[in-house]
Amino acid sequence: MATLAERPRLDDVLEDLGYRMTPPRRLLARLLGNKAGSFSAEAIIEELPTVGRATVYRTLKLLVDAGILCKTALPDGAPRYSFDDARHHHHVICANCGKVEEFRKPVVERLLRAMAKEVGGAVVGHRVELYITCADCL
Amino acid sequence: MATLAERPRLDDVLEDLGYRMTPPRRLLARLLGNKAGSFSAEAIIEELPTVGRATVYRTLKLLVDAGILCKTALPDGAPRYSFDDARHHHHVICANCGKVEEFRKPVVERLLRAMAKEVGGAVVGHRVELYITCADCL
DNA sequence: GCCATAAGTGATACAACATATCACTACTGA
DNA sequence: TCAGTAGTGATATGTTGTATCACTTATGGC
Ligand SMILES: [Mn+2]
Ligand SMILES: [Mn+2]
Ligand SMILES: [Zn+2]
Ligand SMILES: [Zn+2]
Repeated sequence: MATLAERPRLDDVLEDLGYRMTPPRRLLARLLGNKAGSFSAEAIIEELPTVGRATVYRTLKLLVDAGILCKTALPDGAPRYSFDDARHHHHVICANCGKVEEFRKPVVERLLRAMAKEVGGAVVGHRVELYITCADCL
Repeated sequence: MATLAERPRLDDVLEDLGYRMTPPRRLLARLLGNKAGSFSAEAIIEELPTVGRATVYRTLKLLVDAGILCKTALPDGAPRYSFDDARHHHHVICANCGKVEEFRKPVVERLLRAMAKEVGGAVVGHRVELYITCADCL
Protein backbone atom coordinates (compact mmCIF):
# COMPACT_ATOMS: atom_id res chain seq x y z
CA MET A 1 0.00 0.00 0.00
CA ALA A 2 1.26 3.50 -0.74
CA THR A 3 2.24 5.28 2.47
CA LEU A 4 0.39 8.47 3.27
CA ALA A 5 3.46 10.56 2.55
CA GLU A 6 3.93 9.43 -1.04
CA ARG A 7 0.25 9.44 -1.95
CA PRO A 8 -1.03 11.81 -4.61
CA ARG A 9 -3.51 14.41 -3.36
CA LEU A 10 -6.83 13.09 -4.55
CA ASP A 11 -8.38 16.42 -5.42
CA ASP A 12 -5.34 17.27 -7.54
CA VAL A 13 -5.63 13.92 -9.26
CA LEU A 14 -9.29 14.44 -10.08
CA GLU A 15 -8.68 17.96 -11.27
CA ASP A 16 -5.74 16.87 -13.43
CA LEU A 17 -8.00 14.29 -15.03
CA GLY A 18 -10.38 17.07 -16.04
CA TYR A 19 -13.08 16.42 -13.46
CA ARG A 20 -14.85 19.25 -11.70
CA MET A 21 -14.15 20.02 -8.09
CA THR A 22 -17.40 19.69 -6.19
CA PRO A 23 -18.16 19.59 -2.46
CA PRO A 24 -18.89 15.82 -2.47
CA ARG A 25 -15.61 15.14 -4.21
CA ARG A 26 -13.73 17.32 -1.78
CA LEU A 27 -15.29 15.43 1.12
CA LEU A 28 -14.38 12.12 -0.46
CA ALA A 29 -10.84 13.25 -1.25
CA ARG A 30 -10.32 14.35 2.31
CA LEU A 31 -11.75 11.15 3.82
CA LEU A 32 -9.96 8.74 1.49
CA GLY A 33 -6.73 10.70 1.74
CA ASN A 34 -6.54 9.79 5.43
CA LYS A 35 -7.52 6.14 5.08
CA ALA A 36 -4.98 3.49 5.91
CA GLY A 37 -5.39 -0.09 4.75
CA SER A 38 -8.43 -1.18 2.84
CA PHE A 39 -12.04 -0.18 3.12
CA SER A 40 -15.45 -1.03 1.74
CA ALA A 41 -17.61 1.32 -0.30
CA GLU A 42 -20.39 0.97 2.26
CA ALA A 43 -18.08 2.17 5.05
CA ILE A 44 -17.40 5.35 3.08
CA ILE A 45 -21.10 5.82 2.50
CA GLU A 46 -21.74 5.60 6.22
CA GLU A 47 -18.96 8.02 7.05
CA LEU A 48 -20.25 10.60 4.57
CA PRO A 49 -24.01 10.64 5.10
CA THR A 50 -24.39 13.88 3.13
CA VAL A 51 -22.93 12.30 -0.02
CA GLY A 52 -25.21 10.07 -2.07
CA ARG A 53 -24.53 6.37 -2.60
CA ALA A 54 -24.31 6.81 -6.33
CA THR A 55 -21.73 9.57 -6.00
CA VAL A 56 -19.56 7.49 -3.71
CA TYR A 57 -19.62 4.53 -6.09
CA ARG A 58 -19.08 6.80 -9.09
CA THR A 59 -16.07 8.44 -7.49
CA LEU A 60 -14.54 5.16 -6.34
CA LYS A 61 -14.85 3.87 -9.88
CA LEU A 62 -13.24 7.04 -11.21
CA LEU A 63 -10.30 6.51 -8.90
CA VAL A 64 -9.99 2.83 -9.73
CA ASP A 65 -10.05 3.63 -13.45
CA ALA A 66 -7.46 6.35 -12.87
CA GLY A 67 -5.20 3.79 -11.19
CA ILE A 68 -5.32 5.56 -7.82
CA LEU A 69 -7.29 2.87 -6.06
CA CYS A 70 -7.29 -0.91 -6.37
CA LYS A 71 -10.36 -3.00 -6.02
CA THR A 72 -9.70 -6.43 -4.55
CA ALA A 73 -11.74 -9.03 -2.70
CA LEU A 74 -11.58 -11.01 0.50
CA PRO A 75 -11.69 -14.80 0.10
CA ASP A 76 -15.47 -14.72 0.48
CA GLY A 77 -15.69 -12.24 -2.38
CA ALA A 78 -16.40 -9.11 -0.32
CA PRO A 79 -14.94 -6.18 -2.29
CA ARG A 80 -12.28 -3.96 -0.75
CA TYR A 81 -10.70 -0.75 -2.00
CA SER A 82 -7.14 0.28 -1.24
CA PHE A 83 -4.53 2.68 -2.56
CA ASP A 84 -2.61 1.57 -5.56
CA ASP A 85 0.85 2.19 -6.73
CA ALA A 86 1.45 2.67 -10.40
CA ARG A 87 3.16 -0.57 -11.34
CA HIS A 88 1.51 -3.87 -12.14
CA HIS A 89 1.20 -5.86 -8.93
CA HIS A 90 -0.91 -8.24 -6.90
CA HIS A 91 -2.21 -8.32 -3.35
CA VAL A 92 -1.60 -9.93 0.00
CA ILE A 93 -4.85 -9.71 1.90
CA CYS A 94 -5.53 -10.44 5.54
CA ALA A 95 -8.62 -12.62 5.47
CA ASN A 96 -9.42 -11.49 9.00
CA CYS A 97 -9.04 -7.69 9.06
CA GLY A 98 -8.89 -6.96 5.34
CA LYS A 99 -5.52 -5.22 5.41
CA VAL A 100 -4.01 -5.15 1.93
CA GLU A 101 -0.37 -5.12 0.91
CA GLU A 102 0.96 -5.14 -2.60
CA PHE A 103 3.60 -7.40 -4.02
CA ARG A 104 5.46 -7.93 -7.25
CA LYS A 105 7.08 -11.16 -8.25
CA PRO A 106 8.57 -10.97 -11.73
CA VAL A 107 9.17 -14.73 -11.74
CA VAL A 108 5.49 -15.37 -11.25
CA GLU A 109 4.65 -12.92 -14.02
CA ARG A 110 7.05 -14.66 -16.38
CA LEU A 111 5.67 -18.06 -15.53
CA LEU A 112 2.11 -16.94 -16.08
CA ARG A 113 3.08 -15.37 -19.40
CA ALA A 114 4.81 -18.62 -20.35
CA MET A 115 1.79 -20.67 -19.38
CA ALA A 116 -0.37 -18.34 -21.44
CA LYS A 117 1.33 -19.73 -24.54
CA GLU A 118 0.32 -23.29 -23.70
CA VAL A 119 -3.29 -22.18 -23.53
CA GLY A 120 -5.22 -21.76 -26.76
CA GLY A 121 -6.53 -18.24 -27.24
CA ALA A 122 -5.31 -14.77 -26.38
CA VAL A 123 -4.43 -13.94 -22.81
CA VAL A 124 -6.16 -10.80 -21.61
CA GLY A 125 -5.01 -10.73 -18.01
CA HIS A 126 -4.51 -12.51 -14.76
CA ARG A 127 -5.19 -12.23 -11.07
CA VAL A 128 -3.04 -13.47 -8.20
CA GLU A 129 -4.05 -13.07 -4.59
CA LEU A 130 -2.36 -14.32 -1.45
CA TYR A 131 -4.52 -14.66 1.65
CA ILE A 132 -2.99 -14.48 5.09
CA THR A 133 -3.81 -13.92 8.73
CA CYS A 134 -1.66 -10.88 9.41
CA ALA A 135 0.72 -10.48 12.33
CA ASP A 136 -1.67 -8.09 14.09
CA CYS A 137 -4.50 -10.59 13.78
CA LEU A 138 -2.52 -13.58 15.04
CA MET B 1 -12.92 -29.28 -16.49
CA ALA B 2 -13.76 -32.90 -15.76
CA THR B 3 -15.07 -34.64 -18.88
CA LEU B 4 -18.56 -36.06 -18.65
CA ALA B 5 -17.25 -39.61 -18.67
CA GLU B 6 -15.08 -39.28 -15.57
CA ARG B 7 -17.53 -37.21 -13.59
CA PRO B 8 -19.01 -38.57 -10.38
CA ARG B 9 -22.79 -39.11 -10.46
CA LEU B 10 -24.11 -36.21 -8.48
CA ASP B 11 -26.94 -38.06 -6.77
CA ASP B 12 -24.50 -40.72 -5.60
CA VAL B 13 -22.21 -38.01 -4.29
CA LEU B 14 -24.98 -36.35 -2.33
CA GLU B 15 -26.20 -39.64 -0.95
CA ASP B 16 -22.67 -40.68 0.04
CA LEU B 17 -22.34 -37.42 1.92
CA GLY B 18 -25.41 -38.33 3.93
CA TYR B 19 -27.85 -35.96 2.29
CA ARG B 20 -31.40 -37.04 1.52
CA MET B 21 -32.48 -37.76 -2.00
CA THR B 22 -35.32 -35.43 -2.83
CA PRO B 23 -37.03 -34.55 -6.11
CA PRO B 24 -35.36 -31.11 -6.35
CA ARG B 25 -31.95 -32.64 -5.82
CA ARG B 26 -32.62 -35.28 -8.42
CA LEU B 27 -33.61 -32.59 -10.90
CA LEU B 28 -30.49 -30.61 -10.11
CA ALA B 29 -28.26 -33.68 -10.32
CA ARG B 30 -29.66 -34.54 -13.72
CA LEU B 31 -29.34 -31.02 -15.08
CA LEU B 32 -25.86 -30.34 -13.74
CA GLY B 33 -24.66 -33.79 -14.75
CA ASN B 34 -25.17 -32.84 -18.37
CA LYS B 35 -23.66 -29.36 -18.20
CA ALA B 36 -20.49 -28.65 -20.11
CA GLY B 37 -18.32 -25.65 -19.35
CA SER B 38 -19.34 -23.13 -16.74
CA PHE B 39 -22.71 -21.78 -15.77
CA SER B 40 -24.32 -19.22 -13.51
CA ALA B 41 -26.64 -20.04 -10.62
CA GLU B 42 -29.31 -17.88 -12.22
CA ALA B 43 -29.21 -19.96 -15.40
CA ILE B 44 -29.93 -23.09 -13.37
CA ILE B 45 -32.77 -21.33 -11.60
CA GLU B 46 -34.32 -20.44 -14.96
CA GLU B 47 -33.91 -23.95 -16.29
CA LEU B 48 -35.59 -25.47 -13.24
CA PRO B 49 -38.59 -23.25 -12.57
CA THR B 50 -40.12 -25.81 -10.21
CA VAL B 51 -37.11 -25.67 -7.88
CA GLY B 52 -36.83 -22.71 -5.51
CA ARG B 53 -34.00 -20.21 -5.69
CA ALA B 54 -32.89 -21.01 -2.15
CA THR B 55 -32.69 -24.71 -2.92
CA VAL B 56 -30.59 -24.11 -6.02
CA TYR B 57 -28.15 -21.91 -4.13
CA ARG B 58 -28.09 -24.31 -1.20
CA THR B 59 -27.33 -27.28 -3.42
CA LEU B 60 -24.65 -25.46 -5.40
CA LYS B 61 -22.99 -24.53 -2.13
CA LEU B 62 -23.21 -28.13 -0.98
CA LEU B 63 -21.46 -29.27 -4.13
CA VAL B 64 -18.81 -26.57 -3.90
CA ASP B 65 -18.12 -27.49 -0.28
CA ALA B 66 -17.97 -31.15 -1.30
CA GLY B 67 -15.33 -30.28 -3.89
CA ILE B 68 -17.54 -31.34 -6.81
CA LEU B 69 -18.01 -27.86 -8.19
CA CYS B 70 -15.71 -24.85 -8.38
CA LYS B 71 -16.91 -21.33 -8.00
CA THR B 72 -14.89 -18.83 -9.99
CA ALA B 73 -15.48 -15.36 -11.35
CA LEU B 74 -15.22 -13.55 -14.65
CA PRO B 75 -12.97 -10.48 -14.65
CA ASP B 76 -15.99 -8.30 -13.88
CA GLY B 77 -16.70 -10.44 -10.83
CA ALA B 78 -19.71 -12.35 -12.21
CA PRO B 79 -19.70 -15.74 -10.46
CA ARG B 80 -19.46 -18.95 -12.46
CA TYR B 81 -19.76 -22.57 -11.41
CA SER B 82 -17.93 -25.43 -13.11
CA PHE B 83 -16.97 -29.00 -12.40
CA ASP B 84 -13.93 -29.51 -10.30
CA ASP B 85 -11.34 -32.16 -10.23
CA ALA B 86 -10.04 -33.25 -6.88
CA ARG B 87 -6.56 -31.76 -6.92
CA HIS B 88 -5.60 -28.23 -6.01
CA HIS B 89 -5.69 -26.14 -9.15
CA HIS B 90 -6.50 -22.77 -10.67
CA HIS B 91 -8.52 -21.57 -13.62
CA VAL B 92 -8.18 -20.29 -17.13
CA ILE B 93 -11.34 -18.37 -17.88
CA CYS B 94 -12.55 -17.00 -21.19
CA ALA B 95 -13.56 -13.45 -20.37
CA ASN B 96 -15.93 -13.52 -23.33
CA CYS B 97 -17.90 -16.78 -23.08
CA GLY B 98 -17.06 -17.85 -19.53
CA LYS B 99 -15.57 -21.21 -20.48
CA VAL B 100 -13.40 -22.51 -17.67
CA GLU B 101 -10.36 -24.78 -17.86
CA GLU B 102 -8.25 -25.89 -14.97
CA PHE B 103 -4.51 -25.79 -14.71
CA ARG B 104 -1.82 -26.77 -12.28
CA LYS B 105 1.63 -25.21 -12.21
CA PRO B 106 3.73 -26.61 -9.40
CA VAL B 107 6.39 -23.95 -9.99
CA VAL B 108 3.87 -21.22 -9.34
CA GLU B 109 2.67 -23.01 -6.22
CA ARG B 110 6.20 -23.29 -4.93
CA LEU B 111 6.92 -19.65 -5.66
CA LEU B 112 3.78 -18.53 -3.88
CA ARG B 113 4.64 -20.70 -0.90
CA ALA B 114 8.13 -19.23 -0.89
CA MET B 115 6.77 -15.71 -1.07
CA ALA B 116 4.45 -16.52 1.79
CA LYS B 117 7.50 -16.72 4.04
CA GLU B 118 8.57 -13.18 3.19
CA VAL B 119 5.20 -11.95 4.29
CA GLY B 120 4.52 -11.50 8.00
CA GLY B 121 1.61 -13.60 9.23
CA ALA B 122 0.21 -17.02 8.40
CA VAL B 123 -0.73 -17.84 4.83
CA VAL B 124 -4.25 -19.21 4.59
CA GLY B 125 -4.56 -19.57 0.84
CA HIS B 126 -4.17 -18.05 -2.59
CA ARG B 127 -6.01 -17.49 -5.82
CA VAL B 128 -4.58 -17.46 -9.35
CA GLU B 129 -6.72 -16.81 -12.38
CA LEU B 130 -5.71 -16.47 -16.01
CA TYR B 131 -8.10 -14.60 -18.27
CA ILE B 132 -8.15 -15.28 -21.99
CA THR B 133 -10.23 -14.88 -25.10
CA CYS B 134 -10.64 -18.51 -26.10
CA ALA B 135 -10.02 -19.92 -29.56
CA ASP B 136 -13.76 -20.25 -30.20
CA CYS B 137 -14.32 -16.60 -29.31
CA LEU B 138 -11.46 -15.27 -31.43
C1' DG C 1 -18.14 39.18 -13.04
C1' DC C 2 -21.92 36.76 -15.99
C1' DC C 3 -23.82 33.32 -18.21
C1' DA C 4 -24.69 29.17 -20.91
C1' DT C 5 -24.08 24.60 -20.64
C1' DA C 6 -22.25 20.41 -19.76
C1' DA C 7 -20.93 17.94 -15.76
C1' DG C 8 -22.25 16.42 -11.50
C1' DT C 9 -25.64 15.19 -7.88
C1' DG C 10 -28.77 12.42 -5.13
C1' DA C 11 -33.36 10.27 -4.61
C1' DT C 12 -35.15 6.49 -6.18
C1' DA C 13 -35.80 2.36 -8.69
C1' DC C 14 -33.85 -1.62 -10.29
C1' DA C 15 -30.47 -5.51 -10.86
C1' DA C 16 -27.52 -9.52 -9.75
C1' DC C 17 -26.36 -12.69 -6.48
C1' DA C 18 -27.18 -14.40 -2.86
C1' DT C 19 -28.70 -15.56 2.63
C1' DA C 20 -32.28 -15.64 6.60
C1' DT C 21 -36.77 -16.96 8.19
C1' DC C 22 -40.27 -19.88 8.84
C1' DA C 23 -44.31 -22.66 8.20
C1' DC C 24 -44.84 -26.67 5.70
C1' DT C 25 -43.53 -31.34 3.58
C1' DA C 26 -41.61 -35.71 3.06
C1' DC C 27 -37.34 -38.80 3.69
C1' DT C 28 -35.59 -42.07 6.53
C1' DG C 29 -34.39 -45.27 10.12
C1' DA C 30 -36.28 -47.57 13.92
C1' DT D 1 -45.98 -47.12 10.53
C1' DC D 2 -44.50 -43.12 12.29
C1' DA D 3 -41.75 -39.52 14.83
C1' DG D 4 -38.31 -36.58 14.09
C1' DT D 5 -35.43 -34.07 11.44
C1' DA D 6 -33.76 -32.69 6.94
C1' DG D 7 -35.22 -30.32 3.23
C1' DT D 8 -38.24 -27.03 0.71
C1' DG D 9 -39.85 -22.75 -1.28
C1' DA D 10 -42.24 -18.23 -0.67
C1' DT D 11 -40.87 -14.28 0.90
C1' DA D 12 -38.11 -10.77 3.02
C1' DT D 13 -33.75 -8.99 3.49
C1' DG D 14 -28.75 -7.98 2.53
C1' DT D 15 -24.79 -6.48 -0.28
C1' DT D 16 -22.90 -4.26 -3.94
C1' DG D 17 -23.61 -1.91 -7.15
C1' DT D 18 -25.91 0.58 -11.96
C1' DA D 19 -29.73 3.32 -14.46
C1' DT D 20 -32.73 7.19 -14.57
C1' DC D 21 -33.85 11.70 -14.33
C1' DA D 22 -35.03 16.21 -12.64
C1' DC D 23 -32.32 19.42 -10.37
C1' DT D 24 -27.99 22.11 -9.22
C1' DT D 25 -23.53 24.00 -9.93
C1' DA D 26 -18.68 24.47 -11.51
C1' DT D 27 -16.32 26.34 -15.21
C1' DG D 28 -14.50 28.47 -19.42
C1' DG D 29 -15.43 32.08 -22.69
C1' DC D 30 -16.77 36.50 -23.01
MN1 LIG E 1 0.65 -10.58 -12.28
MN1 LIG F 1 -2.39 -22.72 -6.22
ZN1 LIG G 1 -5.27 -8.80 9.77
ZN1 LIG H 1 -14.67 -18.04 -25.13
